[in-house]
Amino acid sequence: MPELPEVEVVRRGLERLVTGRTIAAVEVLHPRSVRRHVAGAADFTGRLAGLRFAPARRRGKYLWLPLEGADEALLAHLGMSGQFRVQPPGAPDERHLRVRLVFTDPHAGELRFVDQRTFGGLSVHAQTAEGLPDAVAHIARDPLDEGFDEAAFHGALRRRRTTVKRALLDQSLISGVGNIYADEALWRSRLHYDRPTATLARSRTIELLGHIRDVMTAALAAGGTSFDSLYVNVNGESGYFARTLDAYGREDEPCRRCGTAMRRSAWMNRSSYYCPRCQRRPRTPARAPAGV
DNA sequence: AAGCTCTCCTGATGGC
DNA sequence: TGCCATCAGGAGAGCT
Repeated sequence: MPELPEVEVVRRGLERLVTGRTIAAVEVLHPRSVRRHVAGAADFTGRLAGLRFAPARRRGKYLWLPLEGADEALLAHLGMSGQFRVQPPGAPDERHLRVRLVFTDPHAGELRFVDQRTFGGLSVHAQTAEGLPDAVAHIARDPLDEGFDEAAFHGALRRRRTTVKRALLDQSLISGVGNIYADEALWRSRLHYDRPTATLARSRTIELLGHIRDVMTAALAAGGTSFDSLYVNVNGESGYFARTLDAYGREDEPCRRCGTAMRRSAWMNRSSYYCPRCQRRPRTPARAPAGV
């Protein structure tokens, strides 16, 4: 379940291990992993061969490796279970190995994309004038990006007719937040997930953003977080969660603030964890009589 | 036309 | 023991 901090850990690993490496050959072992490359697997491998990686970049949960001299980039999304591994040539294939990139330097090893559930994937895209792969143009800046515009974000929340957790997961409004850190930040902010965004005072939005940044920064400091063996950082080490969660996964356990049993609600085909006392469900305003 | 629901996928887990 | 249902969830297609 990689969110911004986990993806950033992977980005740093890629930056360290594959920057300046030249791609000799690419092997696609599962077509679904390159489905976002609409021209197909053969075009994907052909575009990469012979090119050199510039330092990895990231926006939200997307990361990419610009290709030197090509105005294109190798874009990656880890989805639910995607991993990058740098392995020595000849290391046994992982069970869920999907794409292999072999470098010209035999000492550089291979870059492998491993992904059990195949929600993630790789693709090659032209870079826009802003230096983003075109497929990422609709993704908002993330809250750790110094160009993130708090006033614009608050304005968007006020205009939207939606609820706060939906907005946090909408990558076109704010990127990098997933289900886990959304629940954590909402708990810290004492906000119920169904709170209409149009009712948020500016100070509440600013406070919420502060908690999002705190949660993400702490996770990043812990080296990325994970709950199961699916997430492994670029070296193949398990990025196990080093700090405790306050909300996510704590159904029936006492709220760390008030002791009330935490609850889990089915929400958007997933779960929301919250404290029913600290995070009161907003009153649903009576609808105006119809037909007036 | 913005907002919401559905669907993709695999492995672990639990109930009967 | 074996079989089936359920759950995990990012993101985009598609519907209203």
